[in-house]
Amino acid sequence: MPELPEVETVCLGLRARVRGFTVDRVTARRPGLRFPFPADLAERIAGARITAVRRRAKYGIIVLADAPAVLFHLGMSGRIVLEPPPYPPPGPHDHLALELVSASGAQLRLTFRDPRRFGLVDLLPGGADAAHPRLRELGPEPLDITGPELRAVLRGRAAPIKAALLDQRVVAGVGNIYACEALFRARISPRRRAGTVGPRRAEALAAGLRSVLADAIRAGGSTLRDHAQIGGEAGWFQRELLVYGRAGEACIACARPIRQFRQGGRSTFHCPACQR
DNA sequence: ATTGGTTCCTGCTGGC
DNA sequence: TGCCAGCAGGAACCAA
Repeated sequence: MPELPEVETVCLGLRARVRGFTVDRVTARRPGLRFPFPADLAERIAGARITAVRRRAKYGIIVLADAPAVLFHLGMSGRIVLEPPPYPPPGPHDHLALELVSASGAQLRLTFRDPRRFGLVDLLPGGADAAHPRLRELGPEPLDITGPELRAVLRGRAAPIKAALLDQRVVAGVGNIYACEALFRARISPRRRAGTVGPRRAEALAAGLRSVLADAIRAGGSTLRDHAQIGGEAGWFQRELLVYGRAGEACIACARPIRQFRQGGRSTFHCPACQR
């Protein structure tokens, strides 16, 4: 499940390998994913040179010179596969491919693969985040959020803090796994009303978010089912998860069992003794 | 306005 | 051992 660290890992891998390459050919094998691909996708980016790859929340952005940027979201099961020739035939879930060529003639094929098709590929005209409705509404990046910033976006909210962290308009890029982990690191109950997080807890939660996300990026993300780095390598942060997926196991702090319950249709993992 | 519930989709898992 | 129901979840959408 790609969250911020997984998308960051993918973007770092892409940046290192495709910057300077030119889009040679665009092949869509279906009309779209969650949303239709732009009708004129191929015409608008063909021939354009990749100048940068960046991330906003869980979105990746491939920046092109003199063309709209390519915006992508990996949804639940999406991954990006980058491979040199000879290109194997596309698999059943390889929905879109960009064939790239460098100035020296090197070739790479960039494939959007997404079995569950919760992902998205769109264009970002002008390259400015505000130009896209899905980016415009996003909250602050949690990777470098401060306690006061976090407290400000949580203020007045009656929803449980866990639900608030998953709301991309509150904080952008946190998903179910890292929400659980950050709350555990901060020793805050997932049931606590967001608005009751005061300065001390906000400081702890901001630190929990920053540290868990940075640690996960360092480990190449978490590979539970679907995530892979560019080139197919797994991420390893799932080994360092302290509560997510560990129902019944001993809490590392107090040795009492980690509990699981459903919150807004999502599984929440926590230690009822440590988290208040 | 905010919040909670439902839906999309396929692959994996667990219980029989 | 094999089958299949149920679960996994990001976020748009809808209803309250």
